[in-house]
Amino acid sequence: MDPLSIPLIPTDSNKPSPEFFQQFEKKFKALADEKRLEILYEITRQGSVCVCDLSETIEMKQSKLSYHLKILLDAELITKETKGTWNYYQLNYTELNTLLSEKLCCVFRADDE
Amino acid sequence: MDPLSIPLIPTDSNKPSPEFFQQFEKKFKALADEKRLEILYEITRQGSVCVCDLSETIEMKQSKLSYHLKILLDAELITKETKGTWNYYQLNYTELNTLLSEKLCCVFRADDE
DNA sequence: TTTTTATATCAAGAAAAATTGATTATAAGA
DNA sequence: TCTTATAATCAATTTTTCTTGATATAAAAA
Repeated sequence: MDPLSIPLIPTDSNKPSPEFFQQFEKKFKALADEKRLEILYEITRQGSVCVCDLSETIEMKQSKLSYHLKILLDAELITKETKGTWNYYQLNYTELNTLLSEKLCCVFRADDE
Repeated sequence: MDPLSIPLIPTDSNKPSPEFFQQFEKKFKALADEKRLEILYEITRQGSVCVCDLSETIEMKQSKLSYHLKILLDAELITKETKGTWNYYQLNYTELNTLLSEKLCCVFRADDE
């Protein structure tokens, strides 16, 4: 869901609605953590990773990793795919590319394939 | 200062240094607040504003406004110019455009003039 | 079917960030 | 000089977020 597709409800002097700002707040909050940026970096690099892969690259215990992945997932910056016992995470290209500059390409975002 | 100019210190397997991620954490944290996004939106719209202007557009008491402006300033997303008793704030175009997508133009970022 | 592996979730405590009202500093005006 | 206006900062409190270890769930393997 494209965050910019949220209608700019004309309240006072055409200012966007509180919901408009809240949507972005949620997404930037998800990005606003060193550890989550590192996770995003790894997903950008590796393409599709499971929690077990990540816990090898990133020094972090499993429950913590799951906690941070959930925040990225809830902000719709990444997506999840379950295969048996494994959960694979990948970038949500559309969302990240709507949000982030092309200059951040290949660090925290990538072009869709 | 361009955040991407921070050297990607090759630690383990060329992964960027903790400092690299921390810089972005700080900038995204500054963006990760509904009220600060509203402030940024107003500065984007109005170009250069003083605290007194903002407290008319945004319902927020003066000390709170100063607090949030300082966070945006410390993250180098905006700049400050003092003229007499007034402090005028404006966008740091370079920084915002390095960080944010062109799709966010005219909401939270703008092209330099 | 029992065990192991992968991962999510929960509850409690710790840490960080936000809010508030008061105070301070400084410049401009009377 | 005395007063007013602009805006930063401080200390105390509240709120939010993060971390941790334990537990739950569900699939795969033995």
